[in-house]
Amino acid sequence: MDILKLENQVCFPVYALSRHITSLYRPHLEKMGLTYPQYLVMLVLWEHHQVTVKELGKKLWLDSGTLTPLLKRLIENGLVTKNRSEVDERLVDITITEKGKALKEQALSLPYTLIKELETDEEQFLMLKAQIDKLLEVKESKNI
Amino acid sequence: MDILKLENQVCFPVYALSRHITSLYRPHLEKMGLTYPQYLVMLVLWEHHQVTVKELGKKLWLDSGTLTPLLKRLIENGLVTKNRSEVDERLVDITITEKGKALKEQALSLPYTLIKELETDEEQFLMLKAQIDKLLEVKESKNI
DNA sequence: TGCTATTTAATTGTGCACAATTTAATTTTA
DNA sequence: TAAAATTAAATTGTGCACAATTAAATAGCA
Repeated sequence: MDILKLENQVCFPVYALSRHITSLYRPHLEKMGLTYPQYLVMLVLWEHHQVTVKELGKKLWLDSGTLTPLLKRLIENGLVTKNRSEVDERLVDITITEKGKALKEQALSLPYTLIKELETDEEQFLMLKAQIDKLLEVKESKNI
Repeated sequence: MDILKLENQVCFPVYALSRHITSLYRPHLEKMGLTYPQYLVMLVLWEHHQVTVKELGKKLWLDSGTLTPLLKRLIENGLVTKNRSEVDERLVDITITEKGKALKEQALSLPYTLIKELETDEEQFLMLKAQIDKLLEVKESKNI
């Protein structure tokens, strides 16, 4: 087997699937005025209400070079606000606004829509998640 | 279960794994003067020697907006050449150079290195590939 | 044959990703 | 406690991705 043949690659399908999923999300997120990475930030904020940029970066594995301009756009759209932490002025708190909270309603159906559009089922999807999570555990454990 | 919790997402791990894999490739590819998407183009050319931009786009699921500037950089690095097809002048042929072919030697060990760095084994890796390929089949079938 | 529709790349503009550096705040330690 | 080290976010610069538009070539058809 030629290990350098594109069809024998494993990393390429992961890369292709990631972009494919993003493209399936795009038309739905567009209606909400969000990009996929912005949606991930909103997922965190729907769950936690307020987080620091550092915590966001840890959860999403993104650095300030990506997050700072992304958050700037969320602020411009009125979905979040930004304040230097009073406890530690190195930290920046990101807080969800009422407008940001309201978006959650529209997002609730998204996961089901995506499973349907990928023409898969929840069981297969969860198996895939388990396999990928296992691969990511190694990285996670090295990041503590 | 809160389907909008980050930890319950399936699409996020795919996105995270894709970026993680790219970051594992990066230091190795850097020695070869390649980025990960450029490496994918080289994979195709190591296999096929000459392809059109259209064929590249179909294989890698990328459009000319991505490929044109990427190929420009491969040309500048002397790895490929570019010529309008004589048969159909809408098409552009990309041909690998001797310098480009020579790079293949350095790339041969990459897949094994990656499996090792992901701390997984070939069997688990192939299972993951099978699952992802299945999800991508749907898209593939719609693209014919 | 000539006109219309389609196809292919290139171009333009927006938004990530991420390396490397900078600035400011806090922690550690001599 | 003052200097050095570390940490967090912002900044700068490069390279994807991709939507939308443009320009040129070819195909299809009346």
